Amino acid sequence: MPELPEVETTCRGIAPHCVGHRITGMVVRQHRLRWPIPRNLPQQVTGSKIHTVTRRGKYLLLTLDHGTLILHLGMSGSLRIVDADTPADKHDHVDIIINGKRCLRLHDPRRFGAVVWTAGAVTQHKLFKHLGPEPLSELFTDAYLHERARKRTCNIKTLIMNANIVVGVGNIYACEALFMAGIRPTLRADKLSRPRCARLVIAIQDVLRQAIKAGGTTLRDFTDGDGNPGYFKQQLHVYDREGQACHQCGHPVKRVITVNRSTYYCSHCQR
DNA sequence: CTTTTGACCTGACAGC
DNA sequence: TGCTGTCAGGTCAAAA
Repeated sequence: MPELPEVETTCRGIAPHCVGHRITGMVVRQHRLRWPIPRNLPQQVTGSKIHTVTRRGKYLLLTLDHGTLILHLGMSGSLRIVDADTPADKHDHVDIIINGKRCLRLHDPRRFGAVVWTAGAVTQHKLFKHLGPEPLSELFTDAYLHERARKRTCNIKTLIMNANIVVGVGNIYACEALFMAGIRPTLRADKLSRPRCARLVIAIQDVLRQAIKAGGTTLRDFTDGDGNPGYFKQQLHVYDREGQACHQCGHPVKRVITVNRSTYYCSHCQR
């Protein structure tokens, strides 16, 4: 479910309830997520203070006294702040109890999410070492994208969804950004001119910023830290709109499969 | 090295 | 009602 705007929305929602507070317990009801949660993790984190809550790509990072808790929401995950005595629902796999009275609760039906602990520097962690720049940072420029695309034969949509190139861009926002930039998703990456790279960088940044402003996109089940959906779905131009009229030209939106993912575009507006 | 494919899971929905 | 097949916001590891 969650791409960068949804993770950012979650991050902003939970941070005020976490930062500066102490973890007084952790309950793991289901250890089998993307990677098994270590049996001794609750004892590792209990008693620690939460110093910061930040986002890197689609990962959430909770820095504690002696290390960092890395959370990922996978396809169907969400995090909420609830009272500690709220009965757990189906798929409520992990609770991080805060000050004994509230808890940060991970809900994830498909279990593609993850809870990972690292005592070392996060930037050196296997999962983070090779990540590309944040798309909303000054490091993500037309020059950078053009350089990384220059020798690639994969299609441009696959390239911008590659976290080693740029983080946070998933299936929805890749489709939307390519529409906004007027670029066909199936175009070979090495065929993209420098000016078109510039358009694409701007489009990615615009769509992510607008989606963050709307609290993310709720297609099925995304909710923020307080349980509310995101409202960006109403602003989608192509994603999940197969056969419907293009908002710019009226031609029906097409759907094709690339690398096993549905890809939506307007064959008239995108070349 | 890059690119492609399979794998991991549950649930919703369409069609029979 | 209930079965089967398809699809879904991600991404890692192995194969090609």
